[in-house]
Amino acid sequence: MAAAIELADRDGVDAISMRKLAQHLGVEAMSLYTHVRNKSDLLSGMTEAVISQIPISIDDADWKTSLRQMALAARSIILRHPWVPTTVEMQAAPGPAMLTYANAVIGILREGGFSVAQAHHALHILGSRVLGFTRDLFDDSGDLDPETAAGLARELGASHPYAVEMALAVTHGGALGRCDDDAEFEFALDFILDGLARLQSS
Amino acid sequence: MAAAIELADRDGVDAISMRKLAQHLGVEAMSLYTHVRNKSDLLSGMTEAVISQIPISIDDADWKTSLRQMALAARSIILRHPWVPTTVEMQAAPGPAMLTYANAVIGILREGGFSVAQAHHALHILGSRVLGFTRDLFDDSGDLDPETAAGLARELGASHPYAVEMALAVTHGGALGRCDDDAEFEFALDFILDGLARLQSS
DNA sequence: GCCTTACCCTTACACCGTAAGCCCTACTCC
DNA sequence: GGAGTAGGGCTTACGGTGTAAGGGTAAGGC
Repeated sequence: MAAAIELADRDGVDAISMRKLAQHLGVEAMSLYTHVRNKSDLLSGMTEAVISQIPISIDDADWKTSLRQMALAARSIILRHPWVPTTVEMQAAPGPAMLTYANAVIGILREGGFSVAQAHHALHILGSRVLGFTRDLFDDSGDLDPETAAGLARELGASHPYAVEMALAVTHGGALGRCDDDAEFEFALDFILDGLARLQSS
Repeated sequence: MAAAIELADRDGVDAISMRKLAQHLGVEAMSLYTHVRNKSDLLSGMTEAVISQIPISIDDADWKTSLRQMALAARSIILRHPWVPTTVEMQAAPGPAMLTYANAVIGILREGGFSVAQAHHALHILGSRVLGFTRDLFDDSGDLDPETAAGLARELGASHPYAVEMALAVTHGGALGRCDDDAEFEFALDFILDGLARLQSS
């Protein structure tokens, strides 16, 4: 299992095949089937192993700070295993580790004064983003050099002015500096947490 | 292309292979390569074809209602092609249709008075969820029958009380009725749009 | 000593994406 | 009308995949 995680970290999750993993372990492919039922069983095992590393905050702080630190912890772990979002999405039913994690999140909300219905909504909203299990749809943190940027701007500027404006602003050297993923994540997180606070108090 | 989309709608995107698609068209597998460079080229073509169906709202309504109706339109289309989120995530660079869509969203925000920086944040927040390109992390709309529900509750109740409480509430016959995906989506959408409005006015 | 259990191996099958190369049809241009 | 050409289709083949079936072998319990 650990070997599989290491291999996925290094070569990406697509590179994981029974034969490759077996070779990595100095073993034949079919031998893996004594420890694992399927390939999908293998993947879900890997996923669970990573998720179970996320620390469940148990100090009785504010629900908001608890949730915040949990989300950041989840993200920091997942950043070390970039393939996890992919495998999480492939799973049909949540495994024990995932369940424990979800239970902790719901628990923080309930103890923080949210009703079941509110917590349910909150879970859906936090859903993908805050729990950290999501890739950004638009990866705009790329650092394209000025000349290709200029070329793109000339090409697309007429048809997609707004997109180009933003892309240029985000590009290194643009008005906003380059897009900082961490800062962006925290911004979105606080955005949602503040919204939840308002939802609760209304 | 249309045939591929139809096949994916029916059998799921995993069922799409060059040979299957070719057979579906009464043709040999390799013939497809005259129309398509790769399999991933095929998939991105399918994705683009679907995304380009999303109507870009051009009436000059409120930014909020514009965004709202665009998101709902996107969702309604994607509900008819459940495999799209998967293929969108597989794409490295956004194609023209995706770019047009993003440009429209950014345009609505900018015209609505958002600064570039604000619009950038908003895009990240709207990101996966609102644009509709996301599967729910926890699919709790399943309708499990009472006895298995009771069994689960007994089994997990001790270790995951909060999760069980919510699951029971959401299950058919529970306090909340069954989880209505559409309502949940709209709730999250309005939640975010309201947050954006506040972000703008502050 | 024996038997169970746990691990590993070999072989084989059906399927996948796709590189290389050939063939035929249909259209264009003189 | 005849020639040239390009484009769609076909066949074959290669190296990869997940995994079903079945056989071997060493350690631990009686």
